[in-house]
Amino acid sequence: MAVTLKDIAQAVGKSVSTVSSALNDYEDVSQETKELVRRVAREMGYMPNIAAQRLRRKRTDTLGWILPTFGPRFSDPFFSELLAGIGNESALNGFDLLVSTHAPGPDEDEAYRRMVSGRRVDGLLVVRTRSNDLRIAFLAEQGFPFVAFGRTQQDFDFPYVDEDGVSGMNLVIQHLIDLGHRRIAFIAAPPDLMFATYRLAGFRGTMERNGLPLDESLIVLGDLTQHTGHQAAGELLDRPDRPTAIAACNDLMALGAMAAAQERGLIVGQDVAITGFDDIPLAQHSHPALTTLHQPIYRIGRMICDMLIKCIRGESLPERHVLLQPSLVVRRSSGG
Amino acid sequence: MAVTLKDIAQAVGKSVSTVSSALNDYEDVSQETKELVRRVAREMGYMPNIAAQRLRRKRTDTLGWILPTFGPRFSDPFFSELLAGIGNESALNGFDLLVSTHAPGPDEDEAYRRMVSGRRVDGLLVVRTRSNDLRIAFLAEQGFPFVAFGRTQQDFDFPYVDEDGVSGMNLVIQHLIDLGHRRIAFIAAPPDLMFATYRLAGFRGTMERNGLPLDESLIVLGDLTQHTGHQAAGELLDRPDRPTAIAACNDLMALGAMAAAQERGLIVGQDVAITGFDDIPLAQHSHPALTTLHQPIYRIGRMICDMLIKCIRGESLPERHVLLQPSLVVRRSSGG
DNA sequence: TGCCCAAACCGAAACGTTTCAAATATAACC
DNA sequence: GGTTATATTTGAAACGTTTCGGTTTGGGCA
Repeated sequence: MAVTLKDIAQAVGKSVSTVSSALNDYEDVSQETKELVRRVAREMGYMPNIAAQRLRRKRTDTLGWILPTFGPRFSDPFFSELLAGIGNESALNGFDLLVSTHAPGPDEDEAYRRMVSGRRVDGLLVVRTRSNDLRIAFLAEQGFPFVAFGRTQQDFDFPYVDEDGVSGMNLVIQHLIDLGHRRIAFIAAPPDLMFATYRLAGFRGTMERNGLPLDESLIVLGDLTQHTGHQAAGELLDRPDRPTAIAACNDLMALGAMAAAQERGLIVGQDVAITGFDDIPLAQHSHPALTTLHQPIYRIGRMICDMLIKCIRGESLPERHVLLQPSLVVRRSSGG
Repeated sequence: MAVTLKDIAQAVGKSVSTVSSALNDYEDVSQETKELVRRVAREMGYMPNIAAQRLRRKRTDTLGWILPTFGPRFSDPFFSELLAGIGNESALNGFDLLVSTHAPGPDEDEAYRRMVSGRRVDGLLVVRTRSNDLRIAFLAEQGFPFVAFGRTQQDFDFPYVDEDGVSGMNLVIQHLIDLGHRRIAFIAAPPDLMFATYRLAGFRGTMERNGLPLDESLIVLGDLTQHTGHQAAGELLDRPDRPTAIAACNDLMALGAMAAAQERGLIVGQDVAITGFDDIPLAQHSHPALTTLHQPIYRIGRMICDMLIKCIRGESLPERHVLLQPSLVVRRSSGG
């Protein structure tokens, strides 16, 4: 049987409440009692029963994260790095992390409801926001603490961290234009995803600002996986009037696009320029290495986690809305 | 305030215990009462307080998984796919998943102790087992339910799923030999990792069985990331007597190795053959596509999760030890 | 009418904490 | 020695369930 406060109380000959107070370092317990209690607790291998603590304290010291998984072969290095950041930061603050997986869709809010109403967690992390995001609407209406990675178009004020996709895409498209490219294709992502919208807007804006014609047929849609990047780039490159550069909405699709180009005997960075967005570790070690926009993924994980914990604790946030500027990392794939 | 059993009891004019029994579908509650209670509960938006349930029931309906993270830029597509499998299977069974991150090392058992002694979870998942694995020793000694992905050299009997690394590596090395390769290099992984040991043993065994000399200097050590795969392959390929084929212990290192070869102007699959192990989605879409050994990662996630839940429920396992046979996927990188 | 039985329901204890008002011990002062 | 103030300690309630022994209700039967 596990050792409880009662057992310790018996062992030291004090009451349960004194033992509890001693372990929680309350003021009104004498120093020697505290030391005695703590020593005995350690010796007996005491570990508080967290279910009881949670029931009494009315908080769980647990954060929730529902991963949007697309299909069974969900394999995105972006998320594992984010998870590392979130996991480490929450552990540092003594919070547990409850992870759940759910495909985006109509019954998604059920997973959120379960977390919120069952009081499983004190706050939630929301990632990959959508323009009209039901999850955010739900949480905001409930007044439940949450922090998002990404913005939305809805009229809710909530704390978030986001990267500036518009100016990020500006940087890389301008880079391509400066290298002399005129026919630049874009592998877009589902437009309900907020970051996809921003990145596409960045692409359009930069083309326009440079007075370049925008051939809509050069904008093709992918789903963020290498697979569709591969397909999309294949279609683009098989056209008689093929583009000289392809900017992908994320690194994974860019890597797929590179493979498609290479299968066609094209030398990436020479015959065709290809760029990504995110700077996942793979980008650095592909061949040729991928020109992309760097985001501090691990640090973002820690940031949103830290912000959420501050919210839960009722502390004020120094910055409620953080917009990070991605930095351009020029590597060989753009021929720069 | 959240609605409790008491509120429902008041609303339907019955006692708390009757309401509880009704919601748990006990025998001695009349059908009409059950229906009434359930309807009212739904209408009032009742959600059980899980902290109270856990305290009373003495179980958490939660599984724990401590991810071994190596450094902040932890980014392994293998794990995100495993997570998808584990997450989906546990959700299907009504279990929560508590994820924690911890670098492998001496204070790792503290994370396990926290989960176990704090009664945070009913069972644990252990992945990436080591030959002398303190985590497994700890859990086995505590008699705490757990299922491992991977075996160990210790003398404990515990349920596990593993892939047969020896015969997997046999397949791919034999494949290379059949293609005429004689000087085959191997990018190994830290030998304390069980799967690394098996895969290396598979390499050695196949070379020996084919009567090929084993040049120990052709076995170099990596840490499973593309980065070290890249480095290791670089060293190998810069030797005057460079190998004609490189087998990597995992896909990520193989991808790094491919980049190293390509940087040196070598055509992978022609000038040098390169193979991996795991068949992560990236393997299919690299250029050239990577010859590797397929493992059903998602399914493995579901399997270990399902086994763990059975253990917790006290059900017997149809198979306590599962050894999966990886299948060879020949693609272009081996020139096959 | 009286008795028995099953079905349906209920009260109270228990799970292991935390918290707060109240009680006790200790010290300080006149 | 009595009074007051302060430092410790304590008992009991509370958190929201589940569970179990016990009570009520009403019907069937002699």
